[in-house]
Amino acid sequence: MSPPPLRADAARNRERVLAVAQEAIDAGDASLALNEIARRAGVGVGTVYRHFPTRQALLEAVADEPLDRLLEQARLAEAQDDPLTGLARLVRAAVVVETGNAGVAEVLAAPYVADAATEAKKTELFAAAGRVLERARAGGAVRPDLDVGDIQRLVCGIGYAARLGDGDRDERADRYTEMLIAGMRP
Amino acid sequence: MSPPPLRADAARNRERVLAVAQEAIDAGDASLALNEIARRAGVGVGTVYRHFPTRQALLEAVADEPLDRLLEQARLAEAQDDPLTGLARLVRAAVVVETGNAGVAEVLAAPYVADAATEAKKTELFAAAGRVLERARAGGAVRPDLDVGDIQRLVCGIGYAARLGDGDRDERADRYTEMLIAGMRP
Amino acid sequence: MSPPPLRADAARNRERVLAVAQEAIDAGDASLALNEIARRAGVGVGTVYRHFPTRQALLEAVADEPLDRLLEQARLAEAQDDPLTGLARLVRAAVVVETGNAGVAEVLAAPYVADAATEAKKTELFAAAGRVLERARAGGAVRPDLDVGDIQRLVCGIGYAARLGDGDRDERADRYTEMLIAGMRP
Amino acid sequence: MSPPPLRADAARNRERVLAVAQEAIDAGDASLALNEIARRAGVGVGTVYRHFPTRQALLEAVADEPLDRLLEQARLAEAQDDPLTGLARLVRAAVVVETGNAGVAEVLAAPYVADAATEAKKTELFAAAGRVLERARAGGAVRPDLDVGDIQRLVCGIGYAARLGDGDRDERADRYTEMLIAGMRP
DNA sequence: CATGAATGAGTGTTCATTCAT
DNA sequence: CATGAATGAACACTCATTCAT
Repeated sequence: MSPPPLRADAARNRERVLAVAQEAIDAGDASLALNEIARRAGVGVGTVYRHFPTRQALLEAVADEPLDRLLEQARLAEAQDDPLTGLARLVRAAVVVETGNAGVAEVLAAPYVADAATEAKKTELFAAAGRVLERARAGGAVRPDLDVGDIQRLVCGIGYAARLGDGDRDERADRYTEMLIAGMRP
Repeated sequence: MSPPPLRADAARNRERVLAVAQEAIDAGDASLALNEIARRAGVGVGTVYRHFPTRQALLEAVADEPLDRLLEQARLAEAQDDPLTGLARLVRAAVVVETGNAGVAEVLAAPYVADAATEAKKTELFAAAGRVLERARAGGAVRPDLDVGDIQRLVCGIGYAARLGDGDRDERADRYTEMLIAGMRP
Repeated sequence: MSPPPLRADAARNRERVLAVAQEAIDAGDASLALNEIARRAGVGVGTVYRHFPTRQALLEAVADEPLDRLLEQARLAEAQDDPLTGLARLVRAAVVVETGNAGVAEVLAAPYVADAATEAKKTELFAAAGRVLERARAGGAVRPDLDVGDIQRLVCGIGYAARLGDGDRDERADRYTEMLIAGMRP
Repeated sequence: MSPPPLRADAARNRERVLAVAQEAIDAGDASLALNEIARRAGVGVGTVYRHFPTRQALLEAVADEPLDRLLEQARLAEAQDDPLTGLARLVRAAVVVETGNAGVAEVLAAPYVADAATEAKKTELFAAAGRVLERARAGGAVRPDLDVGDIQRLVCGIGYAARLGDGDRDERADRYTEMLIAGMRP
């Protein structure tokens, strides 16, 4: 089910490339030119292509670990007694992740994604979010016209908003999330 | 103060290019390849460059008329008796404009723009928004920690959210705006 | 019907590129790497692409003028009283052209060709060859099992044979053609 | 004088690679991308390189067995009473082999080959062909201006002709060979 | 010996921008 | 002013070959 473990040197190269890609994304360069990534990582282009055949694959690999963290939060959100608290927790976690990582933001905003494992994670995340939302809606804690697609879009939108401009993005992420949650009330 | 009026044929070319660029933006192609714009407009590339020296200039020219409409709305918002109603009106107008036009969205989200006239309009718009916001804040109608930069970012974020995915964007723009206004309450 | 005449400089560039391509082909390098052609011709890559979007287009352009000469020979062959003499004339002309120009050889050997004008010339050439062959066959001057496809293949094969190795290719082309014509007798 | 026998697994790998290469050549893919060959043969690229250091070496190895068959035919041709019949037999055998195997065709058309054993076989083949040709020429059965290089070139040319296009290549090989033999008469 | 990851030169192709006509 | 040919940097992608494991 899982791929064979990488050779030590291959794993090291893979990590280097991922790190450089993460840096590039953090620096706001979403173009991810594979030549440039290779140069900065100190590996040949071919090596980048071997590990990540497309820009999309690289992007999704960068998003993989944050997605896992987000899934963990989704599980905690589901375990929460109060549905609105759970929803708030999930939304906050998603916005925080997106604010700190434009790569995840792109993956979460995309309608579909190339890598099957990533797609599965997205599906699972949305499913969990759907369940949390449904509980909140059933208890009358949020507007009845909200669906899970709205949550996805609003989270992406708030993350986008928090990333705009200089200043303290995390502080903004918190405030905007608070406002979003408040705005969801019926 | 204003540039000399264009020759008739020059003006016609300018309009053609603008129309084609607007179409391209509406179609979601924000790349604005100037060669392609020129081809579709039936003019030479050089002509496009003469009128719009940079991609930014073209983008801002396309945003010019929607910006004017938005400024008009800002004036109406200022004239409103109830400050929160005024703010809501302005936010709604901005989100609607952005939702229908990714070009304006980019111009509004940018920290600064190339064209002086466009910059002036943005400044005026933000000033008006600032006044409306200040009135609302003074009356305790909105959270005291909101500043005009937050409004700018949130409007852009909500517009971004409404544009994500298929379906009825305008309907989403309305609902999301409603939620945003509600979330602004203290 | 004909394309607009090229600007003087454009025509000069086109000719340079063609000349360099012809040289490369003559030197036995059929790869026609467009970057390399551009470098040798002293023009930008983009210029080569503008004139010849594909390697195939360049190849066919190089073959254009020899094809015209061949068509002229085909007309003379048709005008010949004796059908076998006509056929011999045509075959000889084709082999000579192919021997001196591997580009034409490739175009003539290909099942179909990208450029419509080139395709038309090939079609016309084969039609003329077909008529000459038919007359010869009807007169019992050649084997009845020969069709125009055989002529095409054999001419290409003999051209290929004459180009193999060093030495006097034209001398070989003549002798081999003579043998081919002799071998066609019933 | 001969290399040490291969280990059983090495021999098996060698055969697999050869088989795959033969398939690729038969399928008309003369590019012989060694990575691809390795993948199809289920071995690592390194293994292919160990056995066949260059593309040429692989090609010649593939040609080895057909060359042996051809040599056998050359011996039979020399044993033939009638020199022209012998020559015809040899030519026919060579064309048949070439028509069915573009790899041998390339080896036979090349001015020299990398592997010493292959070179020796080619030399022996040409020597035998030379003796057969000489007898025929001495008897006045063929044109006096034919030398063994011509035979090599013409055989390759006829093989090339027979391979051009779809249809029954073997049938064409027969007819073209017949014509070639006829054309060789003084 | 076998493996396959790594390399990087080479090639194809696009496109923003300039400038001769 | 308008045109569009020319430019060349930038990027995508491939593949023959080497070498650490």
